[in-house]
Amino acid sequence: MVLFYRKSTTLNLKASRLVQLHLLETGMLRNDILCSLSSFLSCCRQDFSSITDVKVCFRERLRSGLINIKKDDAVALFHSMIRSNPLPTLIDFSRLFSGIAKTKQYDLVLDLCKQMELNGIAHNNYTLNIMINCFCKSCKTCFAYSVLGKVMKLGFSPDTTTFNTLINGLCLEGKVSEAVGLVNKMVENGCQADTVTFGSIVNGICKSGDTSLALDFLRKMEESNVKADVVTYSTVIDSLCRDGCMDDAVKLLNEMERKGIKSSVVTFNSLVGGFCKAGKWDEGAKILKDMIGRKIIPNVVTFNVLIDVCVKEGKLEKAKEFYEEMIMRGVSPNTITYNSLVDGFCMQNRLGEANKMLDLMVGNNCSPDLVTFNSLLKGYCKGKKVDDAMKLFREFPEKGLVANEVTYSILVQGFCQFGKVEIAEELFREMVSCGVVPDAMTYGILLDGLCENGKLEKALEIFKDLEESKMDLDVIMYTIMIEGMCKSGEVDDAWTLFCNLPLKGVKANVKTYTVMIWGLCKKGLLSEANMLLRKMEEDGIAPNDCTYNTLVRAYLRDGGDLATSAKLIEEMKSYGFSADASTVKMVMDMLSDGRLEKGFLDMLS
DNA sequence: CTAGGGTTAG
Repeated sequence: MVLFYRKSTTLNLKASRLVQLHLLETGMLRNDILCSLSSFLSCCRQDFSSITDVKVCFRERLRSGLINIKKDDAVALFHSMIRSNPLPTLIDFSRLFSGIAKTKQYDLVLDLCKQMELNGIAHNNYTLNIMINCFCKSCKTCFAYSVLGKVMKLGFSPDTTTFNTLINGLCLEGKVSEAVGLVNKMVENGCQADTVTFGSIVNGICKSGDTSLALDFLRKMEESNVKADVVTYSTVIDSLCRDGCMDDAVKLLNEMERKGIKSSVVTFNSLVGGFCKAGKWDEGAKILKDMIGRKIIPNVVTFNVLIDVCVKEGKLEKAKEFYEEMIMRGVSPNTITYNSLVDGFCMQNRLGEANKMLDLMVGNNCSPDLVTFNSLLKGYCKGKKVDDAMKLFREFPEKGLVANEVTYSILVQGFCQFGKVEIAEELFREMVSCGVVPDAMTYGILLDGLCENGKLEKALEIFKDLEESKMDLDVIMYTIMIEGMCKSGEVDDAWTLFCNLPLKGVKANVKTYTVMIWGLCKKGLLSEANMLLRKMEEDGIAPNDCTYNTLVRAYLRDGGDLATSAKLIEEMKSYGFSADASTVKMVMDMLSDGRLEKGFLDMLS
């Protein structure tokens, strides 16, 4: 290959390309390495080549694929194109822009588009569509609309792709009804809505969480002359898997196949993930086998799903086995793979191994990102090493990382749990002044931390502001406040808030009821707490093991009402729950100082 | 040369 390059006649370049293809097909060289190599050789050639050869150089690059092109490389390529004479065609620029867009560097694409214009090269419909797509993917549909304006002003006609891109952008932003409105506009403009149009909308509906509406839409699509394809089916199948409706998901898969639409690796990834997340490991393994049987090759996402499920279940050894298997099968791990593994070690307080995994990650050319470092911060906080966490956090700028609301949440939570609530508050202020917008979860963590550290007044103040703001407060936030009030001994206020939840349009869940039951018990109002247990059942909320254990311990405490606790334990066992560690410890303590008789322990098991 | 589906963190 090097020899062919050295004497770069057209024939030799063709020969070199054949060698490259051979290397790729035989798997002797990875595509990204090959790209770098041919780019290097091309550059060497430039030293003694004419301007025509420079043109061949970038054409060659654009054709040989820009897979995973890095920023510096892309910028250099762009500049070599701008400098060449005659100028490259807009098709060449489109190829470059779309290659960069595939790596999700949308800002870079938009920046280069601007530079292209400044160099006197005018857009066409294609490059403008790419710009619209970049704005849409960055959730800036308003700017995408202004590009649409430019399309019209320049005398181009927006085509189906232009509208589909915008419709998808609106759906990504959650503006599904606006997207549907644009479908009408599209038809008015003489463009046909197609499978992609409806696919985007079905996806938008799924993302809004309304799977049954998405199913209705799919049916309507089928009735009209727009046939749904594997992408649209997979979208709905994925939603069903997320909802845990695995039977319906499999039914839809079969229906799709009956219609002659072949499932893909994406379809199966959703199903494998769905079964494993539902704890149905056997079914997960079965579907994985089914997938391989259908000659659908598991890819990096398949393994990432499997690894992540194992990590979440605490099955780190099994996760590592899948990691080994993916490498054995020639599937390259990516940043997400390592992020799951790093997170797994952090969650189990195995920080040394987490850092070793980080080294392995870097060694395998996967760049750690904000998610990686956020996991490490969480690990340090969990391991009570808040100082190490802070040190790592302060290294973010030099690593080129910009902390987000997750980063601050982890730190705020860490410092609150460590009893250093002032530092947590300081961090919260820093977050706001850095322009990071706290969301409901960030506030929840702060309020919980304040309550936990005896700062109920402060928490109430913030909570009042939040209630008056536009932020959507959910049941979790109210539960945190009810718990905070109970912890601070303000059980009456907690009860008032609890009773007012329906007025605020918030539905209490099992955690809310359990927290309120705990508060009532704390105040010694045991029969009221017991009544609340009955009330929650009436309200259609099933008590869980935590609810029962809370009440059982309350009745046991102070040598209290042993008969009622025994009755509650029997009831709890009949629902398949058992005494938790705290309850068992309490019983053991009471046995040892004689407040309980031996028989009580037998009842627990 | 452009458009729709799957994986990670609080």
